[in-house]
Amino acid sequence: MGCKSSDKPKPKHRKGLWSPEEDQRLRNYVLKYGHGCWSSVPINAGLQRNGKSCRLRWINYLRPGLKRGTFSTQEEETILTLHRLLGNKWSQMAHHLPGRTDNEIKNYWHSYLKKKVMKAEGHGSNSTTPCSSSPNSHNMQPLDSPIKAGMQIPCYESLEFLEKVSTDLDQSIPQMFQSPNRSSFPKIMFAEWLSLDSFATTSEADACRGGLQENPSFGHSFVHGYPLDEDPFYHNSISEVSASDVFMSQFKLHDQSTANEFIDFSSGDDVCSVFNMNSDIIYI
DNA sequence: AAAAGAAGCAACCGCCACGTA
DNA sequence: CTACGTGGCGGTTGCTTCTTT
Repeated sequence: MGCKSSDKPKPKHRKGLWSPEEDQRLRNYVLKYGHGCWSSVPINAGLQRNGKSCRLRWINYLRPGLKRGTFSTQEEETILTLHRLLGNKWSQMAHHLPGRTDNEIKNYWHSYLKKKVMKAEGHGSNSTTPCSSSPNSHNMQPLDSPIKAGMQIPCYESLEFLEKVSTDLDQSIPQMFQSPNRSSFPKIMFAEWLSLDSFATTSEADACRGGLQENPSFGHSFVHGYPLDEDPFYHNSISEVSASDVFMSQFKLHDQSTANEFIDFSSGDDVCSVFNMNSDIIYI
């Protein structure tokens, strides 16, 4: 791309975990101006990171519409099936799991699903397998496979399935916030200070402990990884809109593969104007 | 209560594809 | 055509947290 970031000399880039301040800077910047050329984002946002790091942080953590927490059984089955069809194409899988990132899916696979599959394989069966091919990622994509050749999955059964799971998941997204099951809540990790801060100072902490059914705003803020109170984005306009509307619209917008199906901006044109960003954030 | 091991997760690294000069 | 910059992706690492002993 003809994107001249900056002239040399190259600055020393920070590494490691992102601080709350860095997150804030990146989030504010991208929400305001969009990312455009990632290599220029850290410069303009006043971050000592490289563009790649910013991009990754945004995509995996700060991007609106992210759905964090335990994978549902439906999502799990989707991943298993997609893995059978696609192999280790995590980003493609992520397109069919709204609110999930490729990194998240990949981690989930390596830490849990892979073992589960291997165990099932060891017993010589896998009841959830619609196709009978091996789940082994290394041998499931022969050189002459359609995927390698840059084609869409030709199997109609597969396509139907993908459409189905995509639709199903889209409908099921808010369910994680309705589940009384504690295990379905996102686990608070060391890096989730933003949300924690907000819980600690508001009644939302109670919602966290007791369930989210009666506190949609909490679910909303949690999904975004930051509290409503702190974010100018919400102060400016989203707070004017029904939380659930925005919640839904963001998930609808998130999935590139199904973006065409969701042109209904029920939450109003605010969403377009407020989200002054491009490519993978808003698909219009 | 403390230590060791396992699991979960965020982020880095290296490679590749693509666009531009 | 070549070199370079950038975005994107998958593999891997290493830190943090949880669980077990």
